[in-house]
Parts: sequence; C-alpha cells; structure tokens
Amino acid sequence: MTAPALQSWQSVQAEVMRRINERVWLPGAIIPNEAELAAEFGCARATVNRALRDLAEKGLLDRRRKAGTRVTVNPVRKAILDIPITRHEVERRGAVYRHALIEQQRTSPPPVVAGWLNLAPDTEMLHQRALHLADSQPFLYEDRWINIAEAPQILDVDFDTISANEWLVQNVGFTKGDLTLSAANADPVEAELLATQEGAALFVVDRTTWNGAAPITQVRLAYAPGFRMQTTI
Amino acid sequence: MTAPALQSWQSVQAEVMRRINERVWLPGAIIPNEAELAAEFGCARATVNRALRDLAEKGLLDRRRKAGTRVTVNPVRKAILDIPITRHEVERRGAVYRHALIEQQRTSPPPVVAGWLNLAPDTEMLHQRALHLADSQPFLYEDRWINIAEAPQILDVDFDTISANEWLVQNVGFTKGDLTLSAANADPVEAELLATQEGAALFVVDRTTWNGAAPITQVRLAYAPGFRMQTTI
DNA sequence: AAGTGGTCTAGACCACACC
DNA sequence: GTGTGGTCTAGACCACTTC
Repeated sequence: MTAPALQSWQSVQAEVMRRINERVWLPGAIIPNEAELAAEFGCARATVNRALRDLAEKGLLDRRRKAGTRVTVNPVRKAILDIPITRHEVERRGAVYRHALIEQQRTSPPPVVAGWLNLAPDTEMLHQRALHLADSQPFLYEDRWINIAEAPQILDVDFDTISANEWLVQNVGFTKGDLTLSAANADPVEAELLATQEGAALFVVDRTTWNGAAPITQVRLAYAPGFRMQTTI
Repeated sequence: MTAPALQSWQSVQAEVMRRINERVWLPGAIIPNEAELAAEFGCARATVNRALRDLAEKGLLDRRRKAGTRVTVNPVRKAILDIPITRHEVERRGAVYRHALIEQQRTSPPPVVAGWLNLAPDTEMLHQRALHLADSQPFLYEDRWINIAEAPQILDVDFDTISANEWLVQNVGFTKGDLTLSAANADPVEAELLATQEGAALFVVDRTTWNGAAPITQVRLAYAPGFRMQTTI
C-alpha cells in the first residue's frame, strides 16, 4: 500500500520532524533531496522546499547547495523573544499602566554611551530617567539617551501623555537594534525607585536601536524583582 | 519613466520596508493588496507574498484574509535568542570548557518540579547538580531533573565524558520547550560554587523540555556574575 | 562539470473574514 | 456573496558548492 499524499507543507514538515525525532534520519545524516521527497510525498518540490527551509531556520536542518540537507548534530534551538512596548507588557498582566518621568535634561552622554552609539562625546542628547508602574507598583526603571538629531520632535512631546518608549516606536521606528540581557544588584537609587532593597537582583535589559546608520536611542531597563521573561523554544 | 522591476523577494521587502520606515505608508494604514503590488513591482504575486509574509512574521505588518494588510501600529519586535549547548557557549567565548558533576541521585522531585512536568510527585527521576567551567572558572551552575522513563539510557552515561545537556540534545531531542529568564540573588551554595558572594545577582534560565506530551527534563541554569545574553532585534 | 537548494513565474483553488 | 491572503503546482532558470 502507498501512503496518502502529503499535500500541505505543514504535513510534510510534521513527517520530516517525526523522522528526525524518531531517528529514522540520524543526526548528521544526509536526507533525500527535495525532488526525491516531493516524489515520495506526492507533492510539488516547492512544498517540500517550504517545509525544509522552515526547519532549517529553526536550526533542525543544515542545508547547502550541492551538498544537500543534513540533520543538525547539535541543534542550536532558537527562542523568539517578543519585545513589546512597556505599556502593553503591563496591561497584558492585567494591571493598570502608569509612567512617571523622574528627570529629563539635554546634556552630553557619558563616554561609554557615546561610544555605543558612535556619537561624538560632546553631542547634546536628551537624557531621561523614568519609572513605569503596574497598578501603582514600580515595574520598571528606565534610563534612556535619545539622539535629538534623529528625533527632533521628541522635544515637543508631552511625556505625561505618552512614554518615550511608545512615542519612539510609533514615530521613529528603527531598522535594527542590539539587545543585552543580564542581572545586576540594585544600587541605592534603583532600590528606592523600585521599592526594594539595595542589592536585590534585578533583571536588566540594555537596548540600542538604529535607523540605518543613525543611532536613535540607548536605554537601560531595570525590572523590579520578581520579573520573569517567558517564551517557548 | 518607470521604475525597474523588483524581481527578488528581498528587493520587494526592502522597498516595502522603506515605505513603512519613511512613512509613505502610515502606521495602521492598509497597503495595496498582493496583486496590485505585484503589478506595480513587475513580479509574480508569490514573490510579493514571500516578502510580506516575512515582514508579518517579524511583526511589522498585520495580515488578515479579506481585511488586507496593514502597517502594524505598535510593532512588537522579535528578538531571536540562540540556545546553544553550554559547551559551545563556552568555546565560542574562546575558553576551554570543562564540567563537573557535583551530585547525582535517583529520587522524587519536589512538588513544584513534578507540577511543572505533569508527573506524579512520587515518580523517580534523575537529579543532577553540575558545574560548567570556562578556563577553570565557574561559568554556570546547573540543577537538573531528568525523566528516566523518557531517557532510560541516561543511567548508563559517563558524565565525565559528556554533560547531560549535550547528551540529551544529541540522544533525545525535544519537540517543544518553555524558557523563563530571570534574575536571582545567589544563595550560599550557589555563591560558593560560582566563586562569588552571597547575594550576588545571577542571571537565571529555567528551561523545561518536552517530547510530544512526555516531559524530558527540567533545568535551572544560574550563570556566574558578569554573564550577558546578547542578540539583535 | 554537475548536483543541489533557492527562487521566480503563471495559474489555480481554497479558507477565511467581512459584508 | 465576495475579496483577500494562503497555498499548491509544474516548470524553469539560477547560484552556489562540491567534485
């Protein structure tokens, strides 16, 4: 008897994943080429291509022209982290969002920030420190440097109405960004703002965003203790 | 004069991104449908589809049948986090990898772990505590519970030769997993093992993996201070 | 040189959501 | 009902890489 044709790329992918998972195709082994699989599955090569390309993006297959497709030996799995605007992050938890600007001034960045952004150390930038609250509890402390040249209208924004985070996402956007996740002990200022104790372990996100070659903003986000970032692999 | 045809999905995507970024298409606005764009760009609809589908996956477009395609108002950007095996993570830093098993026993998991894994509390599991080292410096402390029923051969593994992490990736695999990132203060045991002080802020990863409906392993990874997880948006 | 994946085309049908 | 994106097909050519 012949197996029924697999005529959707998802069903092809499921069958390929089954063969990987059940070791029908061993790690490191080469698998049949697209034309052969298409013939076996009774579908077009493009359908097989879609299924295999997707698995390669997920890190389960290694594909190279001429060399063929192999089962990855040590799969480097990918986790997709959503980076929402802070207001949505708070509201998704069912809490009421509020934010408070603590300090704002036009000044030159410290050398390390200027270096990250490839800006001259004497460039005048907008520096903000702000607190984001969930149900009036401190949620996130933000220390942000904004490149005024790339977002001149930022100077006219009413930050009681909208956070810099949200305004920038909506009005400037970015083409690429760097993200660093780490842990840090709360310093006295952070501890007071986040209503915790000095030394408490904080989850910290450093983010730099660019629009083409132009730096937009650099921000350090220190989350209140208890924050967890969750995703699936 | 007419613009030259855009005949690769990347060039179509670049042009669409330009229009989003330069506000030719405003956030929330509906953009022309695939057929119209294909006509304008002088390519097949499938090419436009590939470009737009990819942008939708990245969170820059919202697509719905019949409703059409809109520019996302508050883009939820996605960051892709690579989850390599620990040995590769250390070696990528140019350090020599070594790991040491601290303790191993067959026992029942604490209720919270059993709950995460949907296992009866009296299920006998393999419990491991191990240290991963980079150039003989503590890099990562690992506390792992393994479901023996799904990986019976684990009992015969020589953990001086290979870490449980690497063995499981190569020999069992998984179909899905949960990942939680957080920060925690080092307890006395962790502080000693990681050669730091009690209370130091540690970057912590909790990971649970499944093979279909069957739980494979649950692991808590506490990285030595200074660890940073980096990626791009 | 030749085999493999990568992509494009033109056409078709379908699924879904909005009307 | 009807318009939109989602997908499949068959065929073709191309790019890359290994031989």
